[in-house]
Amino acid sequence: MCIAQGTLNRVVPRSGAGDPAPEGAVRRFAPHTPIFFQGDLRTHLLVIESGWVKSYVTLVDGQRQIVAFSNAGSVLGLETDVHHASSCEAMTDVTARAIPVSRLEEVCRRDPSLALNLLRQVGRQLGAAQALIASVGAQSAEQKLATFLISMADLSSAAEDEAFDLPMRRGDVAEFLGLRLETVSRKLSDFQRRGWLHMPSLYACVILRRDILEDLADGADLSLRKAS
Amino acid sequence: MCIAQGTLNRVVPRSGAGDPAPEGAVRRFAPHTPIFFQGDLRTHLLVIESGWVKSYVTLVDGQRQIVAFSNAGSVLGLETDVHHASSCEAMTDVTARAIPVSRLEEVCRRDPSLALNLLRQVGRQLGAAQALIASVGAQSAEQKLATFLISMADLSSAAEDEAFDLPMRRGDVAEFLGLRLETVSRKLSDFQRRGWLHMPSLYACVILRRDILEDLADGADLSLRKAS
DNA sequence: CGCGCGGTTGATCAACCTCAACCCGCGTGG
DNA sequence: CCACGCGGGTTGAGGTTGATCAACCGCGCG
Repeated sequence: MCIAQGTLNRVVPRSGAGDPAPEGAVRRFAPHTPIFFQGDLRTHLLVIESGWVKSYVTLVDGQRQIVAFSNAGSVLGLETDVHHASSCEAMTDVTARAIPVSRLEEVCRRDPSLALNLLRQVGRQLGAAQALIASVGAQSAEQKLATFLISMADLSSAAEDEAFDLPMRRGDVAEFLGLRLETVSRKLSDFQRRGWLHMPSLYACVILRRDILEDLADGADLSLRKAS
Repeated sequence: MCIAQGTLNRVVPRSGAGDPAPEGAVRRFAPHTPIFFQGDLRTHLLVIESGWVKSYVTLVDGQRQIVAFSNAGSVLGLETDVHHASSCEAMTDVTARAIPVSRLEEVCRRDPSLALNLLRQVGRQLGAAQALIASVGAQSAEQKLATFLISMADLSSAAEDEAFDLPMRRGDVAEFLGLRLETVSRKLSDFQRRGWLHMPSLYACVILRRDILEDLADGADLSLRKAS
């Protein structure tokens, strides 16, 4: 695999040192509620404990680009100084721990392993961001979708050939991959028509031919490949 | 500006605490020499002290995507665990300090301000990566180029209406922005023809109409705007 | 002199976008 | 109960942007 670690933020396995963020108050967010907006003062870091969050940037001409889908373990708010550079919104029920930035330095000095955990986690997020750059910048629509679906499948705990969750709308996928939602819809239909995929509902997905999707993500030209 | 902090990694101002990486041996690299390759074991972190570095990912089908241009202050090697997820190459003469990953934990525990500096720096790099995602995913070719030129100009120490350095080839710009080099060449010619830009040499650039380039980067439709 | 590298320019083409119609499920209110 | 609107999704026709392929330029160098 070229895009070595996938385009999505992932859980960092619990280290022996324990919870990466024992500090801070727990906050809860309902689906589709904003967590903060681009331009807001950055008062807290948020360490996600459960649920899915999307982070996005909106250009002044109204175009939006999702820069990350994040789940448990990811840290929100490290990518900037005083104002948030992106907006964040809960996609599912979300719980997160808040660390006031005013106390970040103190807390890290007192507990160096927290600092190390944050560092490892944000490093991971940087890796995911770079993988997304590669996907968005260098892949075709079909390749992007294949890469994305494989990432989502790997991330989920569902077994091979079991349905996994796609907790985002078509438009979100499009804004994540730098496509239009019509293109996403079309290509998903194509994949199903060709028998590589089955979507029992709008937000659930089974990969039937992972081999083919992987070849596609890696750049094989499957234009001649027949259905099923 | 929407892409708040630009698409490029920037120098972090020296904090009172002093050099972000007083540890480690200095290493030097000549222009166009590789620093490490995608897949290599990650033995060291590198903190750039001077010069420009490009980090890129190559897909198995040979496509390449530059994921970052980095200069002094940036940290290389935090975005992954055991193997490097991208390749790095010196674009100019480069000096950098190497921190063995085996000693990272120990060093950070002994010197929490180093950990905090690394954290702030990698956060910045994450911000730059997200800005690049937004540019590559949501902007047209002209917008990408305008955004890029403004970022480079801001980054350089050159005064307004003075020439600044473009230390990369056309093809590098293209691989950074997710375009083909022909497109970059064409659009740069367009910009000059229209009088927004002057390039005294292949690797130097003067912005003549920053206002227009900014409007363009922000999504204004200048298709009707006449030359000069 | 000839060659290779980096860049520019032109002609053609296709991937993806745009705009629009339409479907379906659902909640609301007459 | 049904009509209606709305949000989200799918599908189709046609247009545009940027990719592709190819020729050509200028320069440095063996």
